[in-house]
Amino acid sequence: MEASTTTAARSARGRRPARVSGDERERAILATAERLLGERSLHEISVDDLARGAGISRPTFYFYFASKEAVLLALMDRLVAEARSGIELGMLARDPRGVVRRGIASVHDTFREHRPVALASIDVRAKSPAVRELWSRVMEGFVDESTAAIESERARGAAPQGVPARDLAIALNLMNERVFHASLSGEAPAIDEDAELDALVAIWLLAIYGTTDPPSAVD
Amino acid sequence: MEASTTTAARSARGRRPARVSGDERERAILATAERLLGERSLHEISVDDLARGAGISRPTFYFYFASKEAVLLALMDRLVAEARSGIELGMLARDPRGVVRRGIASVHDTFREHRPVALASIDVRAKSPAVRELWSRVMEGFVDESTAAIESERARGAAPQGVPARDLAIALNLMNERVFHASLSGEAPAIDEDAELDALVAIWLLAIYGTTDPPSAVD
DNA sequence: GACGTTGTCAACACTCTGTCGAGAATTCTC
DNA sequence: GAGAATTCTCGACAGAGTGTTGACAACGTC
Repeated sequence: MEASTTTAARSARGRRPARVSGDERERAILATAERLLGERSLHEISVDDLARGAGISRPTFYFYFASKEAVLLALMDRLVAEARSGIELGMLARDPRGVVRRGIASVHDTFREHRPVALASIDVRAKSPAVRELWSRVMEGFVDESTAAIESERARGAAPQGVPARDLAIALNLMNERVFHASLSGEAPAIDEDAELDALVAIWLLAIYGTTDPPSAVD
Repeated sequence: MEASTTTAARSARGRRPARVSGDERERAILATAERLLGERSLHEISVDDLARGAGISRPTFYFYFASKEAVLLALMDRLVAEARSGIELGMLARDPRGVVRRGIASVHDTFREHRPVALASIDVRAKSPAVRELWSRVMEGFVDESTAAIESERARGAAPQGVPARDLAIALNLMNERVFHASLSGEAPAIDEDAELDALVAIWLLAIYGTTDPPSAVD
């Protein structure tokens, strides 16, 4: 796979480099990691597997990445960028139900699309401080946005006071993460993929508004 | 396959304790593991650490446990037994708010009391199928009870229809697990220990009843 | 006082990680 | 286009862990 031969757009001299370029090697490692993560956990993948998959020796692997966790981190960067993109909680008042649904669906879809990476990111958190920190930052971002949205809905009178907005936001976001992880990993008590979205949206709306049919702003 | 799989190399009771009995050694290993888990993760604890802590050599450790995961499994047995004991969802109709609160508080307290074990149990899930399965069974138990309670409240007319009871139960229980884990591990977005209970109880009540002040049965 | 059971450990075989240093390939500089 | 600088590559090493083997000691039992 990633048979290397073509299209580096590298040499204008028409001479094919006898050696594959560094960028290509790096990409090959990333691709190998993603492929292998679809089959087994990072814990069951050795640096040697990654190196061989990319057509290099183990020591050479270390020229590109400090560890296999570093590879996952690089893979996570992409995932994170994509997951963020679907959130637009600023518009919450306009169509609460729709905005909540689309926001949750966006993360849901992104995770589904990159299942191996999403799963590994969560699983490796326990072992790798760097992964833990990156994930932490991402969750923090989601929580901040959710908190602001809840507060604004309360200010507008559409949502009742109650649990501190930030606590509510944390619990709901952590719930999503855990529910996604459960269904993605196929573990024991998990919600069916098709029902997942409905359940999460309903809980968010009930927890924030006290009803699954909150009033939209009549501008 | 549900009998004590935890102590791999153990055999029949009835043996009279000798000088330094096997049971004592086993307890010493367990105690060492619990102590060490208060300082670092299972991943950072070697079998040698466990053996030395219990005053035996590494090979001897394997006489008592098949691996360090097996030690955690034994520790989990206690935790699980205790966590289960505080739940009495059968009485939900009598005092919804109080029962939910006491149920969540019970698990919360148990986890706090055995923080190292609770934390390790969740963290090691990713690596150890046996731990994953045990945890799975426990969650399944919580979910079954919650589902039955929700359905009974709906039948009684105290809780509205909506999301399938089981899906609701799964999401809420997974939320609790994740929120507890976050605050226990001191990770980034987490609810303050003192506010945790209020937040979770409120979300449970809102998700099930649509209000934080559900009606109790007026027998 | 032999006998099986329980308990013990030195030594071994193995897997995996991460590093070092010597050198090959490619690009830069004049 | 020769040499220097940079980028890349890997054989060989040093360690940390894991789990197993086989010999052997202590003890209760008959």
